[in-house]
Formats: sequence, C-alpha cells, structure tokens
Amino acid sequence: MPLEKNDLHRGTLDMLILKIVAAGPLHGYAIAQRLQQISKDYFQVPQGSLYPALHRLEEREWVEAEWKDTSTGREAKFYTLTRKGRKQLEVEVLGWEKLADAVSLILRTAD
Amino acid sequence: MPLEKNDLHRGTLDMLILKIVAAGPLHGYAIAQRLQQISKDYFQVPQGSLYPALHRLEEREWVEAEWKDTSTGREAKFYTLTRKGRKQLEVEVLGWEKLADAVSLILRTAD
DNA sequence: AGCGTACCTGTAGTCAAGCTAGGTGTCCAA
DNA sequence: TTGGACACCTAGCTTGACTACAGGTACGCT
Repeated sequence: MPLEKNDLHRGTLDMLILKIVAAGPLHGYAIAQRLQQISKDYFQVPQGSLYPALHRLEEREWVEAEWKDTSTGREAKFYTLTRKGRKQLEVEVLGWEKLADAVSLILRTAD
Repeated sequence: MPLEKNDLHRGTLDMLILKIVAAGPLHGYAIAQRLQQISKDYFQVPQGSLYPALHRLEEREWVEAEWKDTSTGREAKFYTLTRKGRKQLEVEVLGWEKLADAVSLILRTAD
C-alpha cells in the first residue's frame, strides 16, 4: 500500500537520458545523479530502470558506450550520443511538447 | 514498421478521462470524441484503450456507470465522477504539473 | 429490401517499460 | 572493520496501452 508511486511516465526516461548525454559523455551513475540534481530531486531513477534504459538506448544506437576512467580513478562506462541519438532526441522533445500542449488543452478547456 | 507511434504516455489517459467526466456525465464513446475534439485530433483513443481504462476507473471507484439513453435514443453507459474520483483527479493533475515542470527543467537546463 | 456507416460496447492476447529486489566489486573514511 | 558512496548488472513482476477481433443498433441511401 504505497502512499506514493513515482513511476516515471513511460517513454520520458529515454528522452531525459538522451538530453543529459547530449551535453557531453557521462557514465550511467552520473547520468542519474545529474537528472536528480537538475530536477531538484524530482527524478530519482532507480538502477533497475536506469541500466536497462541505457542498454536499450545503446541497442538502438542512440548512444555509444566506452569504458573509461572516472575522475576518481575508477572505471565506468561512458555513454556518448550518436548522430542517430541526436535525431531521436529532437523527435522525442517535439513529441513531448505536443503531448504537453494537448494535455494542457484538455486540462484548461474541458470544463 | 510504424512510421509513427502514438502511444499515450502511461497514466495520462486516466487523468484525461477523469477531467472530461468532471465536466458532466458522458458515455465512453462520447468521452473519446471529446478528447479528440478538444485536443484537435491529438488524442485518438482506440477502443481497446478506452474501455479497459473506463473499467479500471470504475473498479477503483473513481467513476460510476449507469445505463441511460443517449440523445439519439439509444442506450449507453454514462460515467459520473465520484468524490474519490474528484480527489484523484486533483492528485493526478498536480502530479502531471510537477512532472511537466521537472521535464521542462531538464530540457532547458541540461546543456 | 439491402447496404453501408456512424454509433456503442466489449474482450483476448501481446508488448514495452518501469519497478523491486537481489547480486558483484572497489575505494575510502570513521 | 564496517559502512557507505561509487559503479555496474539481471531476473522477474506489474501495469497499461495497443492490435485485432467480436457483437449489436439506428439511420439514410439507392
């Protein structure tokens, strides 16, 4: 009986990750941190959502992964946006904006 | 190979239906029509999404159903928002707004 | 009379995405 | 030496939106 369910709205996560990665290569853990930080703790992406999402994005060739050293000297998988990924990001942002507009219309107009 | 995928974002549909019904009792078919009309054809809710959603809402006691005559003289199931449903609508709208704000933050800030 | 179309409801089965819960291992500070 | 932050991963569940059906009524057109 959870009082709260966070459940990121479906499909949003991909866009957010792409957007974060668009600003420069980052490893998964850091991506989640940035999302949380920028969104002022709204997005707290569980690892069970994060890593499958990253693998999905990689499989679709929207990002590319490479093992590199982090600033703390350890290894981590850094993700870089591909050209395809940049295209996809545009599509998703546009889609999001249209959705948000449509929802907004309903919420404002429906009574 | 669909060029386009519409796929309503998860959970949005419930909110939209509640909002439409909040303006007064309507039957399922008419709800879908209103959504489409108000959103300028953005939302074209397939019946395989619509009816399961309505049954879900009814089961959760956010709406109540009653068979009545339509303006054209035929029978249809009219859905009315319950008190619980009104509460839920508030929750969902608030949730949506928070999500939209957070997404907007990411999209604006992330680079 | 027959035919199509809009109206109106419904279900079965599939699929995708996000979740919980578990696991591995490193490094550092208390 | 223990705990926590860092960093990765997977299995299995749940949920909701979809496709593709299926059924029925009323009306207008030819």
